[in-house]
Amino acid sequence: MAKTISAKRQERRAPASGEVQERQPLTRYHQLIRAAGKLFEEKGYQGASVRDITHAVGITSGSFFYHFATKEDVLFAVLEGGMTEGLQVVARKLDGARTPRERLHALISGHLEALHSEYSYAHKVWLREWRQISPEKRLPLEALSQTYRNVWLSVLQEVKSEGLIATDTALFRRNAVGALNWTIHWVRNPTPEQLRRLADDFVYALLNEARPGDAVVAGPDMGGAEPVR
Amino acid sequence: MAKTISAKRQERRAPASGEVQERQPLTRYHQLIRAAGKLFEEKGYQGASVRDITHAVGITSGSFFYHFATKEDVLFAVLEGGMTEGLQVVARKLDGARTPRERLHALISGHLEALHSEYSYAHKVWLREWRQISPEKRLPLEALSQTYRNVWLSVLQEVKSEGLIATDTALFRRNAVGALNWTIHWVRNPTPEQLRRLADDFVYALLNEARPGDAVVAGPDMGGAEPVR
DNA sequence: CCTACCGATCGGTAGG
DNA sequence: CCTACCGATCGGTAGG
Repeated sequence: MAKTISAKRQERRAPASGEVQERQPLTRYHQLIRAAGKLFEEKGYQGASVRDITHAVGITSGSFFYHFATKEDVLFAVLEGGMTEGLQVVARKLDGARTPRERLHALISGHLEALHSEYSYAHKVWLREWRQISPEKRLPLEALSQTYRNVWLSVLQEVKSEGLIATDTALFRRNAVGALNWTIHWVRNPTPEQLRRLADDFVYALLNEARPGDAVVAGPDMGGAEPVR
Repeated sequence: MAKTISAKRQERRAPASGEVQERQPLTRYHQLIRAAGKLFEEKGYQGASVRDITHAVGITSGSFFYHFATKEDVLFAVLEGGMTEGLQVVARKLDGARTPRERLHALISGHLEALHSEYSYAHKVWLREWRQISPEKRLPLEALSQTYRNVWLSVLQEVKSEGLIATDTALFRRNAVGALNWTIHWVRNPTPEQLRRLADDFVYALLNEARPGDAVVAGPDMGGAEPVR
C-alpha cells in the first residue's frame, strides 16, 4: 500500500537540515532519484520510462514500485530534493555577503551554481516539467519557490535603496531570474572559474553597468551551440 | 510513401511570403497543425497523442497519416509555421521604427506579441520541445533562429552606439530574450493594452532606467500565478 | 478519410 | 528485490 511506501521513503530521506552530506554510497532510493533526474532532463518526464530508470541502476522494472508508489512520486522527489538544496546553496552564499551589491552577487552566483552544478538536473527538470506534477504535489514545491522569491525581493529592495536599480523590483526579479534560467540554453558544463566569471558579468549586465576590466563574455557561445534562440 | 505525403503538404502550404492571409476556413491540414500546437503546449509532445490531435478536429486517428507521415512531422509544421510568422511580425514592427531606441522597442514588442498572441503556442512549444525534433529537421529551424538572433544583434549595436547599453551586446541579447521568454511563466492572456504597457516597461527595465510616469508593472502577477520561480 | 488492426511499450500489480 | 503478467495505449499500416 502507498502508506507503507511513503513511510519507507521517510526513513530513507537525506540527513536533516544542517548536517554535512558525507560521500557515502547512495542508497537505492537515492540512486533511483538521481537516475530519474538525469533521464527526465534528457528525455523529458513522459519520454523516460520506469524501465529506463530501473535499467540505469541495474534492477528490474517491478522493483521500482517497492521504492515509489507511482512514477510521479520519483519526479516529486527529484524536484523537492533539488529545490531544497538550491535554497541552501543560496542561503550559504548570502551568509558571507554584507553590502547590497555583494548580496546581489551572492544571489546570482548561487542561482547559477544551483543551475549548473553536476547534479542540478532537478532545476532544469522543474523548469520544463512542473506541469506533470499533480496540483496537490505541486503545492509544497510552490512553497519553496515562494520562499526563494521572497529572498530575491528583499535583497533587491536593499539594492534599490542604494540607487542601483531604477525599475520596479518585482519586474527586475522576474527578468533577472528569467535571464539566469535562460543560461541552461547556452552555458554547458562550465568550469567553476567560468561560473565565477559569469556571475560577475551578470551583476554588471543586469544593472546595465560597464564592466571595469573589459566588456566581453567568455567566447561567443560557451559550450556547444543550442538551437533555442 | 512519405514522398507523396510530403508533396501533398507542399500544395497545402499557406500562401507564400507577402500575401495577406484571408480569414477563410482552415484546411484539414492546417486544422491539424493548430490542434497539435495547442495540445503540445498543454500536454507536451509526448503527452499529446495522435488520437488526441485527430479527435480535436473530428477525424479518426488513422486519417492523421494521410496528412503527415509521422507525428514528428506535425511538430515540425507547428514550429516552422510559428517561427516564420514570428519573424514576419518583428520585421513589420522594425519597418516603422527609426531611432535605435524605437527599434529596440519594436523588437521587444514584436517578441512579446509573437509570444502571447492567440495562436502563439508554437513559440512556447519550441522553447519546451525542440529536443524532440530530430537533428536533421532541427536544422532549418535553427536557421530561422539564427536569422532572428542577427536581427537582435544588429539593433543592439545601434542601441549601444547611442550609449544606452553598457555591456556586451551578445550577453545583453541573451538576457533580454531570456527575460522576454520568461514572461510565458507569468503573463497570461494579456490584452493588447497590457501587452503594449509591458513592452514599454521592458525597454526601461532592460536598460535599467527609471520609468518617467511611475515604476510599477500592472499588478503583482498579471494573470494567474505560476509555480515556476 | 474510415475501419480494423499490428507489434511495442507503457505504468503498475500479484505473489513470492 | 525478481518473475511474470495485466489492461491500456502508443505510433503507424493495410485495404478500401
